[in-house]
Amino acid sequence: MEILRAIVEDYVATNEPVGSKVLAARHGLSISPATIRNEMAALEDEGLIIQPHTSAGRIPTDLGYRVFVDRLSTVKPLSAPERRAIDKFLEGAVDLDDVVARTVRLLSQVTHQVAIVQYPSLTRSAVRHIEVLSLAPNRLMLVLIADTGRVEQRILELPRDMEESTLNLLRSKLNARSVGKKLAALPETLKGLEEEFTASNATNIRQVVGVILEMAIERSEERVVVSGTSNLARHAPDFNESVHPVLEALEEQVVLLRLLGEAVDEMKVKIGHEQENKKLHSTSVITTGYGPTGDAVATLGIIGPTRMDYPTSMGAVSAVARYVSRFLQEEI
Amino acid sequence: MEILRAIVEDYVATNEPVGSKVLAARHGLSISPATIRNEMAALEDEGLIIQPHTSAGRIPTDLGYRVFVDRLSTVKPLSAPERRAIDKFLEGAVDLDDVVARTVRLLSQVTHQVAIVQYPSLTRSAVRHIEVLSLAPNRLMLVLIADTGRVEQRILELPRDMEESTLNLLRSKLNARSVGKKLAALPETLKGLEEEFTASNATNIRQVVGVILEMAIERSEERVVVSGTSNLARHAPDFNESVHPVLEALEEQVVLLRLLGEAVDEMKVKIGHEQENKKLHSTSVITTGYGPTGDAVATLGIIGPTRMDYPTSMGAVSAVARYVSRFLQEEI
DNA sequence: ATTGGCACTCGGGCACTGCAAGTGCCAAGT
DNA sequence: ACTTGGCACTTGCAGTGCCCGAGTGCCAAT
Repeated sequence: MEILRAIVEDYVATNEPVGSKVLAARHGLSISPATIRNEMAALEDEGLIIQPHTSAGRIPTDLGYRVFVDRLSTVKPLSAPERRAIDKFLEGAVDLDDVVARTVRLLSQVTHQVAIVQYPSLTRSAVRHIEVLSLAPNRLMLVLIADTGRVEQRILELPRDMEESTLNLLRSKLNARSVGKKLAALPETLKGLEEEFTASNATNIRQVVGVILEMAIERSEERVVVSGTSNLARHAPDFNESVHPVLEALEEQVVLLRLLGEAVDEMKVKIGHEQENKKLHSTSVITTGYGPTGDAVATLGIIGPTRMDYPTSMGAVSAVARYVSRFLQEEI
Repeated sequence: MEILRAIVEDYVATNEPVGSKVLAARHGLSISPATIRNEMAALEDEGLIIQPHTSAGRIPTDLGYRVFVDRLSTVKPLSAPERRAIDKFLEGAVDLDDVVARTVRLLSQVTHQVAIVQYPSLTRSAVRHIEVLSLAPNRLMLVLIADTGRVEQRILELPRDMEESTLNLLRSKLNARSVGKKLAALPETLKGLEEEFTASNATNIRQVVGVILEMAIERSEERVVVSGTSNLARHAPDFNESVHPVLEALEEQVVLLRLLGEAVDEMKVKIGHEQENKKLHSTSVITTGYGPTGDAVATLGIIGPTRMDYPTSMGAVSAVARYVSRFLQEEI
């Protein structure tokens, strides 16, 4: 195991297959190259390392990295200046868009990898306010404001005109019922609302409720922001063929969302072929949940070559998630 | 000139330096290779073409492309199916974010290049509604809705608590003054608003007005969306060194904004070294203005290798700009 | 279990060669 | 004055053969 760690660390640092001699020399292992060779043969039998060609050193396999991450490494905390930089970077954010934009940029700069940040999920957050504006007698604008600071808005064509008084009633009833409730609970919360209005208004109200539910659910967890793709090019030789498939994958929202997965608190690492998406077989992904309440309502993370400095990267991801969570809690 | 056109077209199609023989064979020129050689020598003297090494064919220089674009080519219109596809693609858009997102995606798919779209400028659009919400006695949320469908929102900490009645008064006065006015006119429009309130509220009101002006002006023309970066990798061999500097440049908002420049109606083409930014010396940019009123309020365009099919790309850029302008006019 | 020794393998760098593509120039033809 | 065919020349590139070094596996000894 000690040898596996040394191989991973050396290979990550040098990007060259590591042989028994240099391993004995460079690391403080007080054993001879021959012993290392024997152990290496064993590690290779277990599928943790391979040699790219017969007369070359060994490099870790995906499985090797897996073992390294699970059992041989500890997350490396950020340095004090780095932590200060994070604080500074987030400080000036003016709204949620801005926070997310700054976070993704920050994360890619700190890790020198591609950063991915999901917008805080609406369904797990709660309603702060629903605003109903009349643009014309038969045109409404609905604005849904969540306690994460996120705003959804939609314009709506009504089947028949709506009077000012009805509109006001609707606004107050909507807010009375839903403010403070989870977005996920909205279908339940708004059920039967039209019965509190006159029959002539019922279809209008149903329409409005329908749109609100759409805003709450359908477009919710949909938005993902990516930054630092130029880092891919810097690591280009690490990718089997070219960076093309990876860039392609990063452009598909669906892929990104699947990548980030369900928002959970603990940090997740997916290495190479552990990924379902074939285009990402030469990459690793580190993700973790974040959210203003301490519970994870969204996910952020990085994607880079499998040959990556896992301890440092994991430290950075976790630190950024912590800082942005705290920032969201305080500021929004 | 006929020969220069043939060289450009052939080189764009094959990505191989074009020699005198193939040129005589592939194109319908009824002249011998020897004549072409003589002419080529002349073109080279004028700096329109070069040979990468002594025993190779010729390729166009930036200047060669320039002449080709200015004098030898006509913009190639899209095919009918392509036009239908554009319509279809834009059809389902629900709000401005969505329109912009779809447009940039569309443009990158049609041209197979990197697409860049700037958000329609706020300062030229008008106020549809300003909403003021109380989150706590000393915390407000301001929402500014423009007639382009764009929404800006900001949370604001007040120096002292504000009463419900003051809030309502503020809301109605704000809207009475500003609805329908151009965002650019807001500083004028809201001037002296605090004088209509009691002295104890004046600082609060000033604060609110300040934030609204910020929302209207500072962040306005700032947002740019990029799509199709994977196309860079597809054209990778075209770029002098690697795609890295180009990707880097594309990540800097400032660079992108300078690239798009002032929104003007006519189409602009910048080829290779005509660009100020060194990182983009191996790329060409095609931009054009667009906007709901017919006047250009923002710019969109593509960026790709200098070796690009200019007539087709220019056709696509111009068509997409026309379609999205019309769509904005009708729908929003 | 560890170590030194040794024979073996194989990829990469280097020099060399031949080939094909393309040019420039010249002299002859229209 | 322009065009054309011919020819000698250049040069990158692919293919070949060769050597070297890094690294291995295995064995016998400690």
